[in-house]
Amino acid sequence: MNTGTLLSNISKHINLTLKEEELLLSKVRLRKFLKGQYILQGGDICKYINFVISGSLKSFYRDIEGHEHILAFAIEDWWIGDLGSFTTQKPADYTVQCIENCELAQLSYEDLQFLYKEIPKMERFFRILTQKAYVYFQRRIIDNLSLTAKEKYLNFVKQYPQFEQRVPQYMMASYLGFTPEFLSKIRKEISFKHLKS
Amino acid sequence: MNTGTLLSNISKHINLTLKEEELLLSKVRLRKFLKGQYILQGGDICKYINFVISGSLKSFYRDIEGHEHILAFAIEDWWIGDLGSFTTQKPADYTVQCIENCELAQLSYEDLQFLYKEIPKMERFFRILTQKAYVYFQRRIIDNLSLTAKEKYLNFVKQYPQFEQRVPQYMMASYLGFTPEFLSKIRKEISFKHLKS
DNA sequence: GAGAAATAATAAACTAGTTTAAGAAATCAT
DNA sequence: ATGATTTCTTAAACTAGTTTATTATTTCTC
Repeated sequence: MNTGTLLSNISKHINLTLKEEELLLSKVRLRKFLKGQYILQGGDICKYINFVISGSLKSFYRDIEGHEHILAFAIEDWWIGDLGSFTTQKPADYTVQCIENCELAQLSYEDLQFLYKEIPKMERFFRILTQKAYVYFQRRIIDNLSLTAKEKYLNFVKQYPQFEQRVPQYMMASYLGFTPEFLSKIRKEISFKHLKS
Repeated sequence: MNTGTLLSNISKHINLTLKEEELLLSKVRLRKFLKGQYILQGGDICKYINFVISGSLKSFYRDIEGHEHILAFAIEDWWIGDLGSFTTQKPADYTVQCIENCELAQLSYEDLQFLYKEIPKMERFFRILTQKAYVYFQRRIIDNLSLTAKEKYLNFVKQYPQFEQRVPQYMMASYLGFTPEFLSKIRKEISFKHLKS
């Protein structure tokens, strides 16, 4: 499995020496998962933060009636997990599951604490990562508040064209906050407009 | 103005020596603002991250039609600003405005970078702060996806009972993502149920 | 403390989004 | 390849939430 993408992902924000890279990689756990497999089950403690080498995943909340509400997707070069559970080591609110077969680079909580001590720059890296995720979720709340359903959909496919190909529509509907039937209706309207112009 | 709340807020996550506290306070800018005053205007660069000593504020996104969409409220012992703009020093997406008269402790971007160097623990503090905010926004997305309007409202007043007293209803409606008229309707229904039981 | 301005309530007509149900298309397993 | 399962589409009836307009209430200002 290729750890190059992990190192280049980290080097976007901090510079590691060769020694530091080696130390980091010595702590990384490389694992393969099959489509449909659970990486984390809601209620369990999130032991690993996951970097996606290949494949795609979703994190979701399962409500009292058992319905899934998708919080995020992840593909190559993204991180995924329940950061709240990971940092507090308390039971997770969210479940993480593979949409496609996946190769992940996992860092355990203990190993990350060790790395924070040995390579303090890593703390900076995860601060920046968290900040970016924070900004993204803030934006999503605003989009939810200010856009129409059609705009939300167009906004999503424009921003994440990769997902449209790889993620089933009913999952996109869940992520966007509407029923699959309604998403289908929206897509129909859009394609009609396209034909006219 | 009392900087005690600021220090005790920080001491929730990291321990500062007296010297470090002094250094921090020497960089803090204490300022008073009147109800209605803008702390940050969307489009400007967020120069300060703000700790609320007293008063209340809102941060919101103003859409193309000029409508406000409230992202967050802040009262005593909370931090507020446009973290995305602050950390990147690029134009802000959001506007921050006082709901009541406010006393704020402000830290400028430059001073915070200086403090990160002099007191590396501060980096840890802001990482934890960001992580908490991140978890909060994640939760808000899930609540938006999984709760009914009535549940969203009850959830909000239960979680933030302080706000119900101090924030006008039309702002709460904006925060929750519905019209003031609809919030009024919901409140009426709930009070009827209350009378019956 | 009176008048003006801002906020909140009510209600009727409307629209966006859901539900239910059925059939079509795509994907999966053998 | 074929049947079975999963995903997607369509449409009609329905419900949640908005719009518009009017009145009541509270808060601000002088």
